[in-house]
Amino acid sequence: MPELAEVELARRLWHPAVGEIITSVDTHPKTRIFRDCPAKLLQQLLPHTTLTATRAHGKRLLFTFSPPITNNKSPITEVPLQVELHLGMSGRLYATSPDHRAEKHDHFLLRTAHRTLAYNDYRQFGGLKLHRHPDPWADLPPQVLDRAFTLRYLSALLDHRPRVALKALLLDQAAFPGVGNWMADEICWRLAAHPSTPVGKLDPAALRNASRTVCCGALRHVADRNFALAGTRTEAFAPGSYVHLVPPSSWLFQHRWKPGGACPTCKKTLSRATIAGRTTAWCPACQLL
DNA sequence: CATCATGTTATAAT
DNA sequence: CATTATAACATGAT
Repeated sequence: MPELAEVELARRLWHPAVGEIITSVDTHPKTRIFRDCPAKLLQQLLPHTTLTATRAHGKRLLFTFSPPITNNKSPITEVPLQVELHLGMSGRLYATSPDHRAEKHDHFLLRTAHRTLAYNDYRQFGGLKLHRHPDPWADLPPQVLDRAFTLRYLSALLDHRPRVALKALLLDQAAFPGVGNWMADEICWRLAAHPSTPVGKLDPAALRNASRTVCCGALRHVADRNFALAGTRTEAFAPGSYVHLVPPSSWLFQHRWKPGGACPTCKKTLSRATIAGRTTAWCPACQLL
């Protein structure tokens, strides 16, 4: 599931609970998602806190829970609790009714008076982390759509490791946070560059344009449209009835996994191979080395 | 039964 | 040191 647009969608699905008090927490403690953050600890710390903020950065999610106001003395002592979430390969968040019963692979449920926030992940590659530091994300690199992702910044990245394959750099979360396997292929295709191209041979401006176009488009086609859908049909995101809008057929996305899939522009059959450790699809005619 | 999957990480090999 | 390859993780789809 989760590349930047799916992650942003997940954030938006939980975000309406901002301002609400957590009344109870359900966990399935044996699952792997609690490997870095014991379920017991969450059970102990989260009830009676208020969800006060939601953030997304690349494939990471951060939810802030503020302790109850203790009207009297001890003014500042209590630090907000920050729970970082990573959806791994198959994780997803959704929101349902307050009395929601855990479905298969629902591992973590947060209940408020108005809704249940659910974390579902059948492969359990995702996970949670607890932060106590006030700004645990202070050192994260700029995201592709941030102002700080300047041409100068990207050029420096390319100059720093000129022999790295384009696909490998795109998958590097320290360079292109939130870009995953399909977005990386999409960016290579839009750039008309073979995924194995050493990045030193690329035009930084063209790479910046292609990656920004794909990130923007992914947010529009996946996050915006699905969120609009969720506004009218919350249940569309429950495990049993998952509706999921994806990029249009003018994108490589729609063709890359189909056997005999063709390049949307030139109609040549796509090539496939493992590059930088992941199955990669590209057009042998449009994307030359 | 075998293979593959929108991800990360530890370890080994180059 | 930097980069790449491989396996592992747990489950489902084909």
